[in-house]
Amino acid sequence: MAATSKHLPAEKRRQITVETVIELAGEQNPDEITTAAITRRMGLTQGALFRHFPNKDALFQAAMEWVSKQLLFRIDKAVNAKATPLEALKSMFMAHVAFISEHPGIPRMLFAELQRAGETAPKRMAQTLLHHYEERIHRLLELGKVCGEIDKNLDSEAAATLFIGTIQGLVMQSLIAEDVHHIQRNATKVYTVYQQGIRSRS
Amino acid sequence: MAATSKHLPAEKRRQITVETVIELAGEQNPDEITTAAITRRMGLTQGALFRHFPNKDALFQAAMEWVSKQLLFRIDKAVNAKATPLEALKSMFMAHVAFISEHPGIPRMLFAELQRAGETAPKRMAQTLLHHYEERIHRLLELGKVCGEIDKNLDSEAAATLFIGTIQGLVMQSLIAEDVHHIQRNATKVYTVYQQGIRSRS
DNA sequence: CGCTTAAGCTAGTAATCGATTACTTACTTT
DNA sequence: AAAGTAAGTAATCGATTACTAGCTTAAGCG
Repeated sequence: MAATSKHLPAEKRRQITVETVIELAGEQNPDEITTAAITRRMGLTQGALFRHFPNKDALFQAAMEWVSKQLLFRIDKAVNAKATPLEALKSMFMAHVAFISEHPGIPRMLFAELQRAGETAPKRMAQTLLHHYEERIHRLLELGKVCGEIDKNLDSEAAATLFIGTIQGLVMQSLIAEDVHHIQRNATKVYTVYQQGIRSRS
Repeated sequence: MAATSKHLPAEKRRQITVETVIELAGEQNPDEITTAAITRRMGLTQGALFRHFPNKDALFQAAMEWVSKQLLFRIDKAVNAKATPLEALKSMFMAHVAFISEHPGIPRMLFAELQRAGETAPKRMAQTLLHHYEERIHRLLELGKVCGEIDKNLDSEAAATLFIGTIQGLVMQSLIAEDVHHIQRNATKVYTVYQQGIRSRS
């Protein structure tokens, strides 16, 4: 919240604009974020936004791009820090939870983009992000089967769907309770149930 | 799609309007459904809508009310048809899946309402619906613990969150694949993983 | 210091949306 | 069949929105 001065260099301003969009998405429906609301939050007037983005769609695309890079970077870092697939998977889950706890607008933006009607650039970006995400889960699950941590009869695709659903379930709960911190508090408990579902029988 | 004539009695028209909203929600972002689009689908002019609903919010509230009643009715029916808690829980899941397969707009409307900013009537209705839904899951889980089908150490609240997440995961997949039938096809496989997570250890 | 120019401001436009209103059509009642 | 009512039409209004054009300011450099 450090009161950044006006007249920022273009690249810096673009970055801050993207962050502002994600910040606003945590407070309201992403579809209802207006260009006026974005610039108001930045302390600028509405027209200033179009100095840096050709249109609103390009701004949202830039936001989705930032989300993609950040999320994949952070889960990859979490995975590499762990030795076994089962540990890595949990670490990946917690990294994701930490990320969306810092930026509650992100799951909402993702879902809003996926709900879009036509074929927009940010929507495709959301689809490919989740595709890459699933690949990483799938890979870890297969690895876990090999080293005996994960049930060999497990359907990896179904388990990957449920992994994402586990996070979505937490997001739903936080929306119902209207409490952002709900996710962080209950993540471990819910993941424990998920893990029980994929583990090899003891 | 039976070409219903114009000049319907008010109650019938209200019912059809609600169904049209849910139909449109399956094709586009619920927030972007305009009063013009609704009446166009019904073969009426835009103004006609306001003969039957005081405003758009009231229409969406009526739609959420229809969803609540239908969903709770159908899952209750599914639960009562089964003998054991574990069977009942699966039956409940499959009933929910069948319901949203018939009406793909429903999970999208629910999520869209939950994402709303302020305090609207349809939003509150979505919250209470999910609250009642969770209660039913919770009850079945506790019952399952008593008769030994479900792990006694299971955190019922976490498991209820994951139950809803399981469905949300399927919905996400169908949005990524842009295929409504994806849910129906993969429901059993994903539920199998969930069930493994709550079952008592053999 | 003064020039350049990127960044921001002011003040619009056109399009869209929810809602209202005066009027018309279709059905019901007596 | 006349009278009354319910349902739909067509036009329009005010508000909001993304986007634009022209002007102003401040940062950076020689």
